[in-house]
Amino acid sequence: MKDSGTEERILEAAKEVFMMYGLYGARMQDIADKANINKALLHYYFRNKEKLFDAVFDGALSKYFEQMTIFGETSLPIEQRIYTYIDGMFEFLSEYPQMSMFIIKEISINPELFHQKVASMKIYKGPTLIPALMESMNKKEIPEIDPLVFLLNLHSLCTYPFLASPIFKTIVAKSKLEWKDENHLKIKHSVKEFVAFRLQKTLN
Amino acid sequence: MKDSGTEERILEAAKEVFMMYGLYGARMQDIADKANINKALLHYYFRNKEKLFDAVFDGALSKYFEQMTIFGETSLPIEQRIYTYIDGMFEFLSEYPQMSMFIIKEISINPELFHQKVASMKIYKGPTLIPALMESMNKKEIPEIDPLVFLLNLHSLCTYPFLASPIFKTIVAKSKLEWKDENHLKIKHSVKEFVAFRLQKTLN
DNA sequence: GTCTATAATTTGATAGAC
DNA sequence: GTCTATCAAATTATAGAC
Repeated sequence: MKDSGTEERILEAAKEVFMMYGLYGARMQDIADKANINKALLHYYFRNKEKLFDAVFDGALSKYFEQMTIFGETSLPIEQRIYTYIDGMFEFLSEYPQMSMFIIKEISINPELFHQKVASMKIYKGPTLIPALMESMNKKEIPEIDPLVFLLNLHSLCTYPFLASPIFKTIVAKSKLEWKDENHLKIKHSVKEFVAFRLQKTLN
Repeated sequence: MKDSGTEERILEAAKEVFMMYGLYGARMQDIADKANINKALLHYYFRNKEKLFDAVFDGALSKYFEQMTIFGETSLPIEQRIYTYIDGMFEFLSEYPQMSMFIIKEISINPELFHQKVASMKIYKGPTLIPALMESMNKKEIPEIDPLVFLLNLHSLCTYPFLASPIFKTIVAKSKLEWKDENHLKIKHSVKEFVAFRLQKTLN
């Protein structure tokens, strides 16, 4: 937690609590405690709970979408661009392991909210990956694949390990194996191998 | 919702509400409404909120673990057994799309609870897949792979599509594409292709 | 801006009639 | 077993001093 202005400290604390418990499960008292202030100040800065939540959710959403558009240079071969994308995803998810779950969860509770938010995002035009894949297919650089299925596979392989890490560690322990942190590197590598396989490229 | 005894109706309603909002976010009133009874009856049947939650969570957990142990016959080749596993996963996740998220979420809030529950499950010895993979590697039927990474990849590819479906539909709409339900079949197929690739087998 | 004290509302839980 | 009415506790929100 950054040791900055009060407003930022509140947002930081609110992020933690809302991401863990959701809009309805979160408690203003918890947020105040985490920010080392009292409840009254929360209302001074953000009028009410919903407004505070909106601030957190908006921040999460734009960070998330911002990340999803980071993609290697157009001049590079498609597989290289995707490797860059994967590296970015892993970095992002390591820093904010709860964010994708938070977004998914809140959207499933209130789909309307999301539609409005995304519709109003003029910058975001959808996954950059899709048109890039299609172009490569047209140029016969890669085999014919379903771009949506590929995109979903890719996101699955990157995102789920972070989502499931609490449950997975326990399950693994049951098999008398252990979960090492360096496994994240292995997983990332396996994702790239998957991409190379799908696009019929070789990976170093 | 089954039109059965009151207790069962309560459990059904509680499952829906708890899965959506979690322990702290769920409201007893909502559960009562969904079950078409009043709050007092909830307490008559399940003393308090936590006990009701436990009943729901226990049910979810055992159903989940039960599914995770369904695996093709030992006599079959390993890839066939995994294909069976995948079919089972997709069927299960179609029926209970929210369950894995629910379990993951509640565990990340209260890891202790989970450890106890899993530790007390004497039936469950960990993923059946791991020892089976190791045996096949010993017999040189499949190449050397990291069984944990493989298991995680597999779960990622199967589970995430269901988790992310609310967000994914919106994202896809942004690219002027559309999400068809038959895509689930394509996804399942792509998972099997992934398995075949990893195990160096051919898929019909 | 920040605090304490308190109001207002929501929510979990109980009492008691039927 | 099921309901209405009500209590007690928790939780959001506000008032007002500093």
